[in-house]
Amino acid sequence: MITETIQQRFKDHGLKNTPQRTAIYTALVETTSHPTADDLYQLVSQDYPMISQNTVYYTLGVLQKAGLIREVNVGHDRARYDGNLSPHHHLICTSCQSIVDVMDERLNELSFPNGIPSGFTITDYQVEFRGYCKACRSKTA
Amino acid sequence: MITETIQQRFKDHGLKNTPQRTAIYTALVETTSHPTADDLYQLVSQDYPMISQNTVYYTLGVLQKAGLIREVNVGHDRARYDGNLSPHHHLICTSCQSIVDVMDERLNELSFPNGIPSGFTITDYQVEFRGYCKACRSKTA
DNA sequence: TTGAGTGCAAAAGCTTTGCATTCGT
DNA sequence: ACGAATGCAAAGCTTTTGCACTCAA
Repeated sequence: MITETIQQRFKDHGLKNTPQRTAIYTALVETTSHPTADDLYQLVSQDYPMISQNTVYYTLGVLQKAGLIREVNVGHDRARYDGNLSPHHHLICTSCQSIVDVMDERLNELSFPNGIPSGFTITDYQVEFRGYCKACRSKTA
Repeated sequence: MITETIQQRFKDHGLKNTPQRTAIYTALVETTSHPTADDLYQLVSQDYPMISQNTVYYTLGVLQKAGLIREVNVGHDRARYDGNLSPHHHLICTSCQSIVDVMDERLNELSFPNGIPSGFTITDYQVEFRGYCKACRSKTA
């Protein structure tokens, strides 16, 4: 990702352009591992040793409100973040909690369901597949 | 739900039959509101004022491991529980976090996706619809 | 009788809040 | 210069853990 693009995106959403913010967002866009806030804190700390956890949490909140990133829920324990905004779904290993992107186009064309309460407006949806990854399956076997 | 059925289910899974456990499970099966652990604690406390939060958490863990209940994730904040085991999906209000069951049969017949990592075994999936319920929509409007 | 289940309390873990300082615009 | 963003610390909230007692089987 080109830095100028990021700076433009921040500008478009009225967000100030700080090194920490750029680092956090860049890390999130460049990975597919769906890191936690602490994962990002550890990662960005390598380049910005003075960064605080607060900044990471605050920044993630701001980016989420701006619609630049999304939160993925795999359990109630801690939040996982996703910088990939293109429509996609997730495959989650029940054992190690790893999240893999599922890009199957057919899943983006589901029709809205029957029998929903009147007045409820659906904005989007996501399919969450559950199972066991190769590594975890061989451990158990 | 008939109490005898519950006692049989507990027995089948090697779970002891206590009043607290029965109360928690019954409450969960009889509601469609997908309550939190604390919601259940408050509810069951009405009949069993001495019940501890620990018992609620412990019991929910046991029931989940036994496969009698499921956890629903709507955010990273706290866990929501579902006593309805028949295959269904969820509709979540982004504003008030309420969860509504979606029983559309067509959603139970999705084919497994393309492009998943080799060795990954899918066990099940769920579709999570997001939107705004009637009440929250009129508040914003 | 025996150990799973319960209750009380303390601890742990993730996230939020308060506040003074810094820095982008 | 103004206010958003940052950093440090403390507080908050949900969940887990430790431990002794109780009760279902």
